[in-house]
Amino acid sequence: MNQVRQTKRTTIYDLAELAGTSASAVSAVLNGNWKKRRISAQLAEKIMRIAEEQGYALNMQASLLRREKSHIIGMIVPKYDNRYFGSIVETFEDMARARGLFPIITCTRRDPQLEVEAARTMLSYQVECLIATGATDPDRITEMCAAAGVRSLNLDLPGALAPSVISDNFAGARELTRRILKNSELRLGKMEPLLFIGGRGSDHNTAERIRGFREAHADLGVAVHEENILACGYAPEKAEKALDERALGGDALPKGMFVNSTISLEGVMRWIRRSGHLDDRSLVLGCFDWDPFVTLLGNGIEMVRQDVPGMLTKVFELIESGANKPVVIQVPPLIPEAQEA
Amino acid sequence: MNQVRQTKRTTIYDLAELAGTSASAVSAVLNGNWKKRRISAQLAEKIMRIAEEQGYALNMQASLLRREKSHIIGMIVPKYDNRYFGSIVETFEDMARARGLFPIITCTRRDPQLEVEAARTMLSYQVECLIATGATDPDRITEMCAAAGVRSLNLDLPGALAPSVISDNFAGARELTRRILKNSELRLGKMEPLLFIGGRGSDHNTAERIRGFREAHADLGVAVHEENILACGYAPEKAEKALDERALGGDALPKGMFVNSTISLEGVMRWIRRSGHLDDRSLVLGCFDWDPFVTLLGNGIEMVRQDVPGMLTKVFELIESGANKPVVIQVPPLIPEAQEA
DNA sequence: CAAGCTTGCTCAATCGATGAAGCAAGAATT
DNA sequence: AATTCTTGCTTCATCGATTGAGCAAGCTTG
Repeated sequence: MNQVRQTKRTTIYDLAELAGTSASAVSAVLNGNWKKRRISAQLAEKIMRIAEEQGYALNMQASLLRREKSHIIGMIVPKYDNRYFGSIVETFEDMARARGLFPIITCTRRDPQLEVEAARTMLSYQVECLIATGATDPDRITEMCAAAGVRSLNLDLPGALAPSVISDNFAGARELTRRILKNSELRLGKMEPLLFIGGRGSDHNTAERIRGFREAHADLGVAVHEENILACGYAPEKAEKALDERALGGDALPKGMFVNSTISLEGVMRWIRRSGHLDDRSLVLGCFDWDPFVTLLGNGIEMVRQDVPGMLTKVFELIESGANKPVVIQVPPLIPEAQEA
Repeated sequence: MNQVRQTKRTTIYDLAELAGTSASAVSAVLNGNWKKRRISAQLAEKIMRIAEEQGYALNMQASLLRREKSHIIGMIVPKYDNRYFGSIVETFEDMARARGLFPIITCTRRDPQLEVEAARTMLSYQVECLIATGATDPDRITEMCAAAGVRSLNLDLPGALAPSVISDNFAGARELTRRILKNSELRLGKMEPLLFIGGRGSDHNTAERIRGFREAHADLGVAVHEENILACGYAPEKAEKALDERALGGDALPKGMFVNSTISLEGVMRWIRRSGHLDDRSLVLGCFDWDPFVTLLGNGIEMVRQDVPGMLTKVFELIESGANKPVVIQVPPLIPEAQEA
């Protein structure tokens, strides 16, 4: 029934026996501080050779149980379905490894229950630090971590109890709005108020972006229409539905739109396509987030690209500095060269 | 200097002392088999209450060290920068959790060295099973796992030593090619041989896709031009460069193209845009892989969407069946409704 | 009422790696 | 020759959770 399968994995005791030495000598050699423990180079070499031959792999659980620090760093992330989070995860893994940490990441699908469970599991794995990315309830996670004596940080969405690293949503949105308005003027000959679509009105980032959106309108002397702010959620279907409803609502939809994420942009583009505006070059769009294909959509869509390496650099600086105060660090997003129309 | 920080994490011994009972009773209660161990409901409730109050979190390292099975399942994945791998990772996490397993995932950036290191680390964490997704050297990983008595599986790219679950690349590519050729006929009035671009000639998937590409041409009586097969790698820049070189190569580029991944498609679209073909509706494209924005690119680009849930279902079936033989299971990809031009 | 059963716990060994403390043999110093 | 130092190991307790074995008290049965 079963294939050939080693009954037991090789341990330092097996290696000690094979080398005719003690387990502690083996341990010292394999974890690299054999010089400190005064093991002869000869024995060290022998042990390393035997370990190699036997395909020995450390039992991390045993090692971690004994050691004081786990060197494990955890991250929870809402989704893997867009470039922003994908790049956060990839960069995080890289930077963690470069610092000798072992990253573990889990996706919580914007589900508060899952977030809490994931955090508890990470604590069980003795993470030294937990990064809550885009968490729906970051403070809950901070509290859990604090109770276990583990430090935590917020990324993308801020919390009140732990340090947070987020994009400068206000400035980014203001600049993006300004650009969309300027494009409107250029392409349509006039500056009309834009539609804001996507995101959750309750989340900090969306609120700040709406603030930037208003400010840019005010700066350019354009009135913002209240019914044109549709914080309908992130999912594409929600954006699509919100546009349907807004379109039924009487007066014509604005030609210019500020779309609050690439995910929402999917819904917006679907709506545009469905409602026959696909070739309507008079649509002037901007998106708070970046995706390579959006550039190629060819409607001259402006994008704001959040500075993922910059944000994670700040995250690791905070970790290394040991700071615990609930500051909010805002990282300016990158705004690529203006798109041609 | 230091913030208030709990010196020590709460253990079952602390809880035992608080409850006036033994550590083994606490352990039995908290891991749920207190009925089996004949602990009274009264004591169980008391212990659970105290554990709650103290914010107790299990030390997984200690627990795993003692137990026979870790319930950890590992996956290595090349990148997080496209929908295919993003969806693999998200679905994998979900399905693993649904089976009571703890998923750990790491990204190896198509770097053989990193793959090996990641595999070794996962073995140290006592994974029960390791899934090598799109690995450059899957057999190397299988060997490492076998030496540790750990089962392994290949996903996306097959290996010779462990069971593999992959897309039916041949059938998918044949159907995609057929569709592109039909679209050519429809839009250009004639069926001209296509250009194949992207992927590595050395990888199994690319080879199979090229085979399907040829077969579809043969079926429709179109000759394939050898210099039109550009397996130039996956990165966008490589596709862009390959097109540049091919364009210099004398005769005109084909109007129809089979692009071997969304990542390569980025490069192709960039090239198209740069070379002024962006509004050229005579271009007829197809892409082996799916991205929501590609639909919206509006050139009627055909896509093949790999059946990620189907593939992972097979993966878990293999795991549960305990099969170890190096079979290759091919999962038919999904081909969405034909795109309008 | 003695023997046996049930209930509800506790004891102690164990998982594998680590590192402080200790020990034996040889080298160096007085 | 006696003392101290150095080298190169080994011994053993430990990390926290798990679990087989065991034990005491109460209950049942003949």
